[in-house]
Amino acid sequence: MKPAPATAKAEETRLRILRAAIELFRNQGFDQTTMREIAGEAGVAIGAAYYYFASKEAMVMGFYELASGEMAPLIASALAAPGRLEAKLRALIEVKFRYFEPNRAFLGALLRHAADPHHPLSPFSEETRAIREADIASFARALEEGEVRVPKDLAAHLPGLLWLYQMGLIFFWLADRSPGQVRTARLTGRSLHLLVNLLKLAGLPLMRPLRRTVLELIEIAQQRA
Amino acid sequence: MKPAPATAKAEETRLRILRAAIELFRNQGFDQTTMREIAGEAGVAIGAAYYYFASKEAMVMGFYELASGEMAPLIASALAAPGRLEAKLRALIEVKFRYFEPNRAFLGALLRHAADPHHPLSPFSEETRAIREADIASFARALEEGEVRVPKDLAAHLPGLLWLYQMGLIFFWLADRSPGQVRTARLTGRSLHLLVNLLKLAGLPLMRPLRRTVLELIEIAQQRA
DNA sequence: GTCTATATCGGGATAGAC
DNA sequence: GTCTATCCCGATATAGAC
Repeated sequence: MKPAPATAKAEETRLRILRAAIELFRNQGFDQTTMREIAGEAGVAIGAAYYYFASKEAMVMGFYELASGEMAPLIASALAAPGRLEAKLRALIEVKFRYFEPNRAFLGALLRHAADPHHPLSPFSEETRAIREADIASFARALEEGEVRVPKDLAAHLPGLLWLYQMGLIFFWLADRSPGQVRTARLTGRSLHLLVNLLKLAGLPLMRPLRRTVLELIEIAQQRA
Repeated sequence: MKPAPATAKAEETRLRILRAAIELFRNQGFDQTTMREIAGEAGVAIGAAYYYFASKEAMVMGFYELASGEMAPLIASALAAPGRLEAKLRALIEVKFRYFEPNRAFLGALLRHAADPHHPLSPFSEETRAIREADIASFARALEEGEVRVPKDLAAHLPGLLWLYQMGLIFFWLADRSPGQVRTARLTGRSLHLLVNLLKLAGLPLMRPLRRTVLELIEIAQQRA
């Protein structure tokens, strides 16, 4: 994915440019920040910035990768905390919100291509697959360690579905203008509780026909065209 | 919303510019089309294009309004067709897909702001409220005429939820690269069937606690901050 | 009020010299 | 790998024709 840096100095320059960009995005937003500012702040020429990043948007990809790497240990310890599935999922989602908090104002601008799964920056794109799969894997771990019996046919899809649920919460959070985003907190708490309860119900023999129908829908939705 | 046109000639010019823009967007995509081209194709100066549309993106709003107006009679007759709720909803959604079909390739580019409900062009924004509410009203009509008993507490939210469901299908359709978008057709058919069945189940006394919980979630999600 | 013509600017992106 | 110069385009501004 990310090519190995040719030299240590090059990697250093790249990181300096990226950090300058993120800092500026944070303070004045993505659109308001110019490539000239980023280059100036990083102490390089515009051309140098373009040497490392194909476009201003490509820097977002850099941010995703940086964030993914920095969150990994936080997620690991969240999953290790005591509690069952609901608690572990709550902790996992909490990590994301806390990490993204300082970037909330401009993350929205970055996720504007989310609706188009073929756009490289979409969380659903081929280009972001590695990050997405690592993320889904953490939900799989939460399920394993959360000690909840899950019907076999559903089990394979569940980590992906939980990831999708989390993406929904993040979108809601980005748009949430209530003070301290309390609405998102409420929504997260209640929906998570409901979700875990539904998961318990899903195993009942009575639920089998419904579960099959839903699984069929999921399979249609997940086919690669 | 849209100010009354001062003269018939002005309205004609506006429409000529808008149609030129849509035609170009269709053929070469939104980003690839320049204001100079649009003005040239419409036979006006750039200044004239900016006289009618504050920005290139503002033309998208014009497209929404045009589409909404042109689809209204098609939707009315779709709702008048025989059949019960499932058939009417299917016909309603079918109208959208058919109308948007020639624009499928660039509609995606236009919906890129969908994720940000505060962006004027988002289908969830204040600016697109009039169009959205007219659309939701058509779902309300389908429910009225579809002869399905719906629990009272859910009834108020149902048109909006159906609209949201439809938006989900449209997003799926935009990303669907299967030939003729057969996957979307399959997904629509099966999910619609499931939806109507769930609606019938929702009225059972057994379902009351679950329904209340879901309604609570909906209400949290719908609060204006 | 409805436009044309033109000049100008800011910013993303690129070519090519070094 | 890095910089300088340049291009392109969206947007704005202005002056004036009708």
